[in-house]
Amino acid sequence: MTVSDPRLDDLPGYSGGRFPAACNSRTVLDHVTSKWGVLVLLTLSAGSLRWGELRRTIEGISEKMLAQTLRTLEADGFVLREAQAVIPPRVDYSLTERGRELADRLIPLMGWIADNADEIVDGGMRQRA
Amino acid sequence: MTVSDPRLDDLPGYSGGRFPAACNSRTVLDHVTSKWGVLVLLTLSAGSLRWGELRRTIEGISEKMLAQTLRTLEADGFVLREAQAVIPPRVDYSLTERGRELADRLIPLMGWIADNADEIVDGGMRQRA
DNA sequence: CAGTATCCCCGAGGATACTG
DNA sequence: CAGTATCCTCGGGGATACTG
Repeated sequence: MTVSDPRLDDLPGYSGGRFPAACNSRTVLDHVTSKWGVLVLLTLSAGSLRWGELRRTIEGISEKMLAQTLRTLEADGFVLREAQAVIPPRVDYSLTERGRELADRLIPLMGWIADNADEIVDGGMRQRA
Repeated sequence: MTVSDPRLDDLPGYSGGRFPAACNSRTVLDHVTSKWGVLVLLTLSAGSLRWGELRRTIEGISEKMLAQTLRTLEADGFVLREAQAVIPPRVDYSLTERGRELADRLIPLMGWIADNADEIVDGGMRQRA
């Protein structure tokens, strides 16, 4: 038995009376909201950046996770990787058109979070104290 | 040394030439983009729901993770928990005003993902084949 | 019905070393 | 510079049993 509240039916990703466990929406959502996905996409929304720039800009990310996140986002068609055959190597990362569309939805979200984060976290602190 | 690209300075959450590892924005972002955070918030955006309804609607979530996610979101002030002293117990969960503001940014994101997920995932399949 | 309490595992993710 | 390769840890998260 599933919830039959008609209001739910309007939700994106909602289908067949629930949020299905195995579906493409959930897969993409997991990629985007992976530990570093949002930050990488957000950073690239400012324009093309090199590997080392990304690494330094996103504080705390390891080389392994940067590589892994970039590969996933590239496979999903969000990120474009452009390697130049020079020495020392130079690789530039940027958003594809699809990536930009996604980032357009991420920026308002992150903007709101950045605006409200202090009150949210401090409020929790005050409650616990 | 940090990236000095002036375009980055406009990004929400960006500060002091980077996305700082320890900051309130990152904490809240992690809560929201936790494995089940987005789905719980999205589900509640349709209106007040009971524990069991949430559990059935969000397919695949365990009792432990539902409880944990709800507690975190409640502590952040996104979710309101209303318990009625009846037998059998009845507890309703809904979004606070703050939670609704957040959900307003989540819905366009999830909407875009739901609209494009098939192409994104199938495109990756085709590439790999 | 709405949760807690407990146990346990696996894999996300970090640290380090190495390479073209 | 831009990665890979390898090893290892830790805690996210699931399964199950139990309770007011």
